[in-house]
Amino acid sequence: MNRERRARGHGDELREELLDAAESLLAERDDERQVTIRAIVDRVGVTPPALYLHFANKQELVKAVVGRRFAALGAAIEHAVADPADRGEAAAALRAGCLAYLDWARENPGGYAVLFRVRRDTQLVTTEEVASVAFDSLVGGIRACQEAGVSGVDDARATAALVWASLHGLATLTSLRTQFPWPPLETMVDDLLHGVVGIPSKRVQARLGASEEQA
Amino acid sequence: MNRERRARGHGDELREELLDAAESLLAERDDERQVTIRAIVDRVGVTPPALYLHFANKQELVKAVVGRRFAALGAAIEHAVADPADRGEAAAALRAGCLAYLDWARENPGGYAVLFRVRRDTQLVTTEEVASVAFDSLVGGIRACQEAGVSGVDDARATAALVWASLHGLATLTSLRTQFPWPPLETMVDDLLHGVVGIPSKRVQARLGASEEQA
DNA sequence: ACCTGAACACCGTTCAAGT
DNA sequence: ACCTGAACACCGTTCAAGT
Repeated sequence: MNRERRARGHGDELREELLDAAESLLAERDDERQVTIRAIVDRVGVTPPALYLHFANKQELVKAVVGRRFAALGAAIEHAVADPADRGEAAAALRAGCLAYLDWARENPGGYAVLFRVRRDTQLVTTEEVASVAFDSLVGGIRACQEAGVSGVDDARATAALVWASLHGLATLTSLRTQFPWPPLETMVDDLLHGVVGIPSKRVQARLGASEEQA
Repeated sequence: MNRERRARGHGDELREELLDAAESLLAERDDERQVTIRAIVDRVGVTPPALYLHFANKQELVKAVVGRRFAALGAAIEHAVADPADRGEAAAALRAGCLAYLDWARENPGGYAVLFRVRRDTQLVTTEEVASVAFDSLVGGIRACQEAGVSGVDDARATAALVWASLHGLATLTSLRTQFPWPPLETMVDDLLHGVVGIPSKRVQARLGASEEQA
């Protein structure tokens, strides 16, 4: 079968093209099984064996995509956190970072899922490392709250672990069970950070104010 | 090829045998892709088409297994909750239920993962229903804490949603990233229920006691 | 050096045929 | 009524061969 668009460049830009194709395919049909090697190479206009010149197997290809997405996640968090942190508002920065995490997960359901669907045993140091970037920024956000005196937590890393797990659960469950009557994400993040990290919650303060007025 | 063990009974016990085989295969190799139709029927001693007499396709088979596991999860929670609830200790019952959820997830990593790996669009009412059984018992546990006066939360359902998401995140992340230095599950559940639901935490109380002694 | 054509062993699923 | 044998269209992957 003759391909309409033959491979043009003899550089290793093919590698990037394959990653682009895999990433966009993953975004469209967010089932990992639908993202087949033949679909990827078809989109680029090349035959299956050409892919194996750049990736050892499908898993390596997926891992490269995961690496890209983690980098994008890190950038999104950094961007969201920057402004409030510059103004010295540690709690607002932490909150913004958490919401950025959830927003990003919601906008890339297939991409987010694949980040953690990687098999246990074949998990790579690479993935661990990029994951820890997002985690470290969470630890940093909590430490900043401690230093600003708005968090009464003692172990920032242990608290960050719990917050991360909760965020991860929110990210996966809300995108997976869309029928469920979820409260707004902002509310849940607010309640979580208030309860677990101990930062002041505008929502709780507003409720207390209202009940005092009633009394 | 002659099968060693030919199909014996002409009942629909074959259906149960297939479910058993699929469930045990899922427990051994906890990758859903490894649980192939041919592996399942091989274990039972039957040919692939025989499976389609009892299940429309592989997804229906997986869904039936999911239903079984959810039932087992519900039973585990009920059992863990029963004793403390009988003694009127609402907070202890809630805590026991959450820990039972996490224990069960840890003991059945493949089984737990498959519960939520079901595709968004093909998700069935059945799965939603059995899932809501576990969720309703969480709502009930929180309501009991409200009535016992050990929780200052106003909306039990909204709180339960956040707790459920957090538990789900803990269940998946701790089993997926085993290298990560997780705090003990008991500690995290304690912190979560203390912070989000507002029930008293033995750990926090102990820490406060210790710091008072130091002062 | 980079890519293709053709094949391999697998997969889920179907269908005619056997008892 | 229940199961098998053989085939279908797919999949990931490999290998010899082309330029």
